[in-house]
Amino acid sequence: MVAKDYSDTKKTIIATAIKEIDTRGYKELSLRKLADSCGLTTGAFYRHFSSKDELFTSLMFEISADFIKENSHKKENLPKPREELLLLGKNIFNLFEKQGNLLDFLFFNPVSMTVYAQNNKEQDNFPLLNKVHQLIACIIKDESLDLDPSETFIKIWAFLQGYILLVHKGVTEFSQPLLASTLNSLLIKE
Amino acid sequence: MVAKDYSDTKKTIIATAIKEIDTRGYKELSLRKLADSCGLTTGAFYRHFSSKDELFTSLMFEISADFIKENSHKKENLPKPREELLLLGKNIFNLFEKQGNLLDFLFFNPVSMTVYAQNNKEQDNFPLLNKVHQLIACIIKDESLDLDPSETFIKIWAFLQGYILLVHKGVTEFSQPLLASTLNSLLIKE
DNA sequence: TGTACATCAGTGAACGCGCGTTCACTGATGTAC
DNA sequence: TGTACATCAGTGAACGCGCGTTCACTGATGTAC
Repeated sequence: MVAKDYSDTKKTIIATAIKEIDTRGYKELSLRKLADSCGLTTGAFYRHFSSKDELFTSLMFEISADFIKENSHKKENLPKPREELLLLGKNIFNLFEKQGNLLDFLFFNPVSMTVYAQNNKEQDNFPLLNKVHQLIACIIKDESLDLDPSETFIKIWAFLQGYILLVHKGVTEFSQPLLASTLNSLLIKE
Repeated sequence: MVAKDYSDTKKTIIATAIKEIDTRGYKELSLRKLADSCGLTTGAFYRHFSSKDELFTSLMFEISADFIKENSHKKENLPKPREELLLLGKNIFNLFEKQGNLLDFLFFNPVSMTVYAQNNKEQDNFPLLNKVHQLIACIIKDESLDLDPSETFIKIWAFLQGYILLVHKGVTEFSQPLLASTLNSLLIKE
């Protein structure tokens, strides 16, 4: 589940970090604990990453790429973009029910906003973000909606982000109909 | 701008904390720095608050109550609920443009989610939250919309929260039309 | 009016902790001759 | 085949820091007689 051109130790660090974050939340992850869980020392960590931020950036990429890979569709039964977006949203929350800490990390870790802000579509820095961007653009085009793609993306991303936070912190429970009706509301001709 | 039944020192601590958070962000606020800015020591702080969390809870109340007070309308020219909600949203972002750190604190500080989750309408713990709740309920009733008030509140709150985060972190710039069109989309008969 | 005492906001140093990061060193492995 | 050397992942202790919180103590003020 990890990019192939990393050394074994680097793969171990990434995989262990993801596991630890999933179990305890990213705020609990210190480099000492992480190194310990890997059977390493903090010094060794710095052979593979130049800083904790760099690790976090790698983790975001890995988690997001894995998620997209697991949620890609075979060409023969590709759903319509609108359905695909809904399915993607639904699956984000499916992942959530079992791995809330992972989603919390993906959206709210200290470097996530930097990554989002820097995002270039061409560079494919953050696959999940690009996928959502793409799908929205497709929906608008296919259904000839009179919407601005960037603006619509912001609306949807903002809602998803806020909703994830509310669900993760236990303010409300996840509701699939609520998700569906919100996405549809935001993708209707004004 | 601070509740009256506090001692002068307690008022000073609250006012200074708000100012410091506004200037530097809540993550930079340590009790040492705060005490120092108040011309006090950390020991004195604990005469007035039992913990940093208690301070944060008080701050949330103060900021939120001030905001509602400043944005209340005279009875003679009370706008319609839908317009009032829009105006409230707009003013949240007005506050934002000059005091983004304050809004960041209000929505994302370590105790905020606890406060939101505990919220009882009767207790008026967090005035801003209650106001939004109220307005949504009014709109649905007045306009006879076929919407569930709690569900609609969650949608709007989630969007607001996510949008605040995106704007605060510099991922996007605030756009009033975007806010208005989103609120309207979420308050339309399905 | 003067003395003894209680109250309590505030002091300031310390406790105990965890953090990200650095660095001189080790020791296994591979290579060159 | 044996020796000298380079490489480099990994060690482990330390650096330097900031944090929330505690606590014995101070000293100004108000009260009682």
